[in-house]
Amino acid sequence: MDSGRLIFDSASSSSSRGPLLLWGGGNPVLGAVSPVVVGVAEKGGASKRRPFFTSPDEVYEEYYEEQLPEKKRRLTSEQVHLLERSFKEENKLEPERKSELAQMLGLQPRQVAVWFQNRRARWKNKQLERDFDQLKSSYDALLFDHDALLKDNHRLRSQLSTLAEKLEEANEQGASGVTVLTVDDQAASTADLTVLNIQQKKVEDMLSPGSGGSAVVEADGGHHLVESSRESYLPENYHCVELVDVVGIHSEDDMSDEGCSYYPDGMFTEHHQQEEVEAQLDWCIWN
DNA sequence: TCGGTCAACCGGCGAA
DNA sequence: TTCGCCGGTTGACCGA
Repeated sequence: MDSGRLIFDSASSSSSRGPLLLWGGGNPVLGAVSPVVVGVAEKGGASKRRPFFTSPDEVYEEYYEEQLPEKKRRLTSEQVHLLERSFKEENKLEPERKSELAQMLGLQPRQVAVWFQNRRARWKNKQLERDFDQLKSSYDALLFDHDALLKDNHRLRSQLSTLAEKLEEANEQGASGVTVLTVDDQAASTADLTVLNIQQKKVEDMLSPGSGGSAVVEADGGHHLVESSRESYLPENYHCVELVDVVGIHSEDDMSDEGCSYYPDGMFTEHHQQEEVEAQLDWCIWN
């Protein structure tokens, strides 16, 4: 476990942990270990440049000459390159591979293990950065969509207000046989707006000369119902209700589709009874 | 001089 | 108990 632990505290260092020499094999001085000093790698520029690794003899020569133990040095580019290649193959380090790499690189197995640990930590940080960037991109995209939806919502609400005013005006004009109801809160949704548009269209059709019998009517509880001879006016999942019996607008039952009642979700009643229609009014159309 | 990078260490934890 | 890994930290090095 302790293989590779540094054994010398720097004479000049204030660090409590500041061991500055790496040990390798036997040490003639200390008996058990010998320091392998790592020298300046490819960078440097310091006046005391030396090869990355120095033999113990040279180390002690210099050490005793200068009374200053070496400080930790960076690995050479060749060592890093080989370590990187090995890391790419497998980011975990088996004991055999550790020894092998250490021998190949002239490093202590402990150094190789430490390098892999640090490399994994760096990789993890990079991965976190990548994940963060990805999440941020997703967030930005969602934010953009959200803003667009908000604007759309605002636009539709404005449209809704305009339509409500028009409906109110149409109400006041008192179209014969038809009552146009006011807008309630339920009409705030986009789907409601769609129906409202349909209603507007129908009102316009109805008020125009030669309109063909479609009507917007007021049902109890402020619900809005569309009486239509053409289901195609309605959006998907919305169906036409014949309201003749309910509001007293009669149409000829010619046994065509116009005489049928259509309800959401596939509910279908042909030639309905008035009670039946009234019972369905609450959830029809605006549900 | 300062901030970033990197080798190395420490303490904790889990597996064998 | 040993061993290896991980997160956090330290200190040397280096470029701006």
